[in-house]
Amino acid sequence: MARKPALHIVHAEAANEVPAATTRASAVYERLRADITCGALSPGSRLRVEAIGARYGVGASPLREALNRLSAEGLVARSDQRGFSVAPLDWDELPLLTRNRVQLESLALREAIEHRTPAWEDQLVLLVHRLSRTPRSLSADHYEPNPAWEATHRDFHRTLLAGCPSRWLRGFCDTLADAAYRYRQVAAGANFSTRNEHAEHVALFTAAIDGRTDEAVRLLEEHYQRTAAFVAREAGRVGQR
Amino acid sequence: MARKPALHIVHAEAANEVPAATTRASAVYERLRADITCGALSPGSRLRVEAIGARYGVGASPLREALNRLSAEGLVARSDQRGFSVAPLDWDELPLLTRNRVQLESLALREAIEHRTPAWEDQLVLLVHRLSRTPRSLSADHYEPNPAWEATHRDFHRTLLAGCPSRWLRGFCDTLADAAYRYRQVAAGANFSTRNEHAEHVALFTAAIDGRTDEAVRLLEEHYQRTAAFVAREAGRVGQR
DNA sequence: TAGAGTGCGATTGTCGACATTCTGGACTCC
DNA sequence: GGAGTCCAGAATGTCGACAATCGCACTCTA
Repeated sequence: MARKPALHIVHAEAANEVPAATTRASAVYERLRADITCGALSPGSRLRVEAIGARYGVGASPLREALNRLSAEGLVARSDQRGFSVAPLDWDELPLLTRNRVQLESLALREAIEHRTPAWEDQLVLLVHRLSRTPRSLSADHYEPNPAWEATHRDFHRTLLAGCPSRWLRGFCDTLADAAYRYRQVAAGANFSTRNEHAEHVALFTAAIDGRTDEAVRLLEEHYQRTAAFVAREAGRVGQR
Repeated sequence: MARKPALHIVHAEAANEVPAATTRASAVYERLRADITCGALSPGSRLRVEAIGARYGVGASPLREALNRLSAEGLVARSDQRGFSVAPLDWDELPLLTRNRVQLESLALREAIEHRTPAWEDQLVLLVHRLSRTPRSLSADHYEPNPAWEATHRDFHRTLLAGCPSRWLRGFCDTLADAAYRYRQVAAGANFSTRNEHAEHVALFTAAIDGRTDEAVRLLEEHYQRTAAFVAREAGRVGQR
């Protein structure tokens, strides 16, 4: 649950500093998590310990630990005596997921705005700036995900909620964000989003640091609903993969 | 996260049928979870794999798997290279926890009531009946937790939310319920609660199956706030342990 | 030909041993 | 006297091998 503890960690990640996992289990946990969320490991595919262990160059014990942690997080499915597999994506669940995300992040955002501090505003300013300077796609012709943008984008949304005093709520929002991100990654790739995402981020950011709580919550909801609609449309186009 | 999948599982647990873990890791996971939530393992105490392994009669590997799952759930704290320990209880967090519980369970309860079915009502009728027939304490003189009552009570609250279509929300509510339960267990034991808990349960149950959503949510909030107040008072009395 | 029973191969789950890392205490130095 | 350093003991993390279990294909029977 409470995966990443505090605010300075977010900052460290924003600077693309690898968490430097001290143990192999943690290292392979990070890599597996990344590969699952970014879609490199397709949903539903089985995770045979031997094969995956060879792929990442670790033994069975650390790999098993990582898989167990991920299974408790909901990113991998575990079945006693039947091993692990990447948690499947159920496209019928996307509207519900979006709805839950809006509900929980609204709660968190309200509290974050209520507890806002200058340091928090500074962080957001920084991230919005970076977001404006980082290209959405690595290629100009077709859409090719830019890891730097993805990381900054994630940091932006997490930092928005960082002021929420409840570590539970923050953790739940993280979990939902990871789940939603997987849908987005699978659905993306077909073509660019035509809407102006950055404008939405700026508007949300401005409302948040100005303390216009209700407006910020409304913008957050619209932001997520638009993304969900786009993802659902793309998913339908490619046959729900 | 989504720990227990579906409704019939709840029923199975209600009948006190042990989940019959097929693997040692799962078995020790269940036992550890029970011992942590009921307070047999005191918060903050270290969990040395060797000692705990000897206590439960399992090797290091299954135990480590169980500990990893529990750490992802927040019941166990894990520190790379420094082992595991029972997640500590921070009494300052209790009000926040209660608040989050009310917030999330209100969302879930609204949806559960909206999607109510005859089968759901039957389940609740059954559980309320059982709750009325099961003594709160095993002893009449002093308070001695009755495992049967605890299990039924838990089932009652879980079943209340079982109709909520979001497995995420249900999972989050479970997590918070486990966390709250730990506070309750540590604080209890001093003396009986003087309030009429069963009346609260009946009122909540009645409002729920009658579809009086707002009233049910209000009763749920009062129920939790009263419990939290009682627990906090008891905790203060015993010096915050 | 459909269905149930059976055996083999593959995979998971578990154990014991070893390398690595941390903790606590005594020691030394300023 | 206090702070920093180092060392021994203990605990953790990892590896390789073994046993238990499952899925699948094959066979046999009605």
